[in-house]
Amino acid sequence: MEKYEMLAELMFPNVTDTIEDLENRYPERKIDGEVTRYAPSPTGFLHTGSLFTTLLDQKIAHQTGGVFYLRVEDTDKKREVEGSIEDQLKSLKEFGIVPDEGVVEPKKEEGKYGPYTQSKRGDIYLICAKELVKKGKAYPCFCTAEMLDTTRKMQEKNKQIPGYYGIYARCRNISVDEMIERVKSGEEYIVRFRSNGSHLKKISYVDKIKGKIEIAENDQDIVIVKSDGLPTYHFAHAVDDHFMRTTTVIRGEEWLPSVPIHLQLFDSLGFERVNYAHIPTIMIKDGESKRKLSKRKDKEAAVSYFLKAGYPPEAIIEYLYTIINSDFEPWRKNNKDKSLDEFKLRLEKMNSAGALFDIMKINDISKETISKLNSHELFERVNSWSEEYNKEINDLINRDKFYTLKIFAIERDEAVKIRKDLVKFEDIYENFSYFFHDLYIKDIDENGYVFETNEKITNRVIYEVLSNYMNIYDVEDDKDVWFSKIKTLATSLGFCTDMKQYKLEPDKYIGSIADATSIIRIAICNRKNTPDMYYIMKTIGVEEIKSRVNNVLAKF
RNA sequence: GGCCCAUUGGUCAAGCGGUUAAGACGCAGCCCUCUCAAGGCUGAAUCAUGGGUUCGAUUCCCGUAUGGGUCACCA
Repeated sequence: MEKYEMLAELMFPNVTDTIEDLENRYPERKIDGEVTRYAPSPTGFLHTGSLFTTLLDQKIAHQTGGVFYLRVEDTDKKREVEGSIEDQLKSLKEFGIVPDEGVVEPKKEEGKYGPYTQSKRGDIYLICAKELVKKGKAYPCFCTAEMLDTTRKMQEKNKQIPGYYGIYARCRNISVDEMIERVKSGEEYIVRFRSNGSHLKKISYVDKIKGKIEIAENDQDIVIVKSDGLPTYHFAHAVDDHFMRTTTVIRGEEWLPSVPIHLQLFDSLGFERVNYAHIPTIMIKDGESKRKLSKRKDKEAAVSYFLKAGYPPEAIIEYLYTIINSDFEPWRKNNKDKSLDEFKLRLEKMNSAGALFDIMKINDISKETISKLNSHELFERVNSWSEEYNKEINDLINRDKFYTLKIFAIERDEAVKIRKDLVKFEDIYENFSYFFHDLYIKDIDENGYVFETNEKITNRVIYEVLSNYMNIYDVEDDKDVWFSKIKTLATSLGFCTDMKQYKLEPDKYIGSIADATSIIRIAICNRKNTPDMYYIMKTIGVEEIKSRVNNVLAKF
């Protein structure tokens, strides 16, 4: 033992604290609730899967009166992307996810268990590594990358399990004296964990989501401290989650195979094990098969896609809940207006198979969400969204706020049946641009009118409908009067005003009332489908209507 | 390839030894209707497969197939 201590001193001359000191520095939390964390690496944008994870983290912590914190895992300096954490934090915030502790804002840490950025915790990892060396549970490894590479190739060729273990763990078997000598001589090394496991033996643990898991012990002498002095993920996880007093680690199921390593590390360090909850991967359909949502191929993989398109964040959250927990949808059906906070999430009820990402369902939920907004709320939402994501729409709705509000109010405010045709805020341009004179003109210049003629409904009929309509239109009319006037006009021109009747004997008429109104609709909106024409006309105003109709007339 | 995880309609899914196998999205049809969206009603569509255990398996066990994950000084 004496020798291991010498070795440890030699390897970590500047480390004077012990694990005992750390235990005192980071005492157990005096709360009953769950302590969870989101531990992003600064390597890119916020992935949809990560949003899913953080949603769970926050929910589990908050519903038990616990703490949800954020820790930055920046131990891979090579892959680091500038601004990544800032970006992720910002995206999370838009979805209403703000950590209670840790890195709560860009460059701002809060809490007593910090620092919450791994690159600033170097001393802590070294204290733990030193302790392990002292106990003979870790050792310096002098193997070069090339040596590792050749043994790996040899192992693969011989169909052996690849890795650093048993007889292939060259440095684990050299004598302590030699280790001391080589460290003294300044030879470069990394630190490896001395595994006491065997892949022939199985360990079992109970996953909060997956249930009982049986898996082979780890027998690999994994690296715990890299040549740059920073810890590997495995080591940092054990150390950080222990000293930050995490109770449940919620992470993607790609981590499941490394649980044996983690358990071993916790045990060797003398730490109490944390609970694990491994969540299934969100998949996406790719042709006939399904696969993991890919950052490269799938635009939906980045949550920014939804933000940019103007999906209300709460709609995405709502959708995520439907795949998070199997009893969410029934609950929602019975609790339509309740806050998500009131829903009790149970990890055990989570499906352990990977869910397919279903954009159709998101669209449906989003549509529903937007339909609940009144015109003023819609305006505020679209305004703040477009300020950041869509300048064109922002300019458009702010040309004349009063006018925009009138447009938004159509079939929305005080409507018996609220219109549900906006899936995302981005759709506003497509749905409402014809309300604006210049955009209406632009549309016609670029695409022409969308009138459709046939043997019966000829250009002449279109002309008749429109020219007559201008004579009878009166903004003061209420809806019934307005429509009965159209009926009278249509009848006089040979249209049938009763849809049922028309369906029975279409040959007797030149068209239905629907065909007649369609002509008016196209003249005014150049769209085949629009909301209620009565309200559209009231909103657009007589002068503009006249101008548009006359424009059509002039061309026929 | 080794190991691990999974498998109920096209998708998300209830189910936890005996059910006409819920519900939602989507799809089809009908109704309503000035178009569309919505809404209402109806419908088509599911327990991967082979063995067990059991009076009885979607449900429990084993094998097979399929899909996914993982085997770094990346997380």
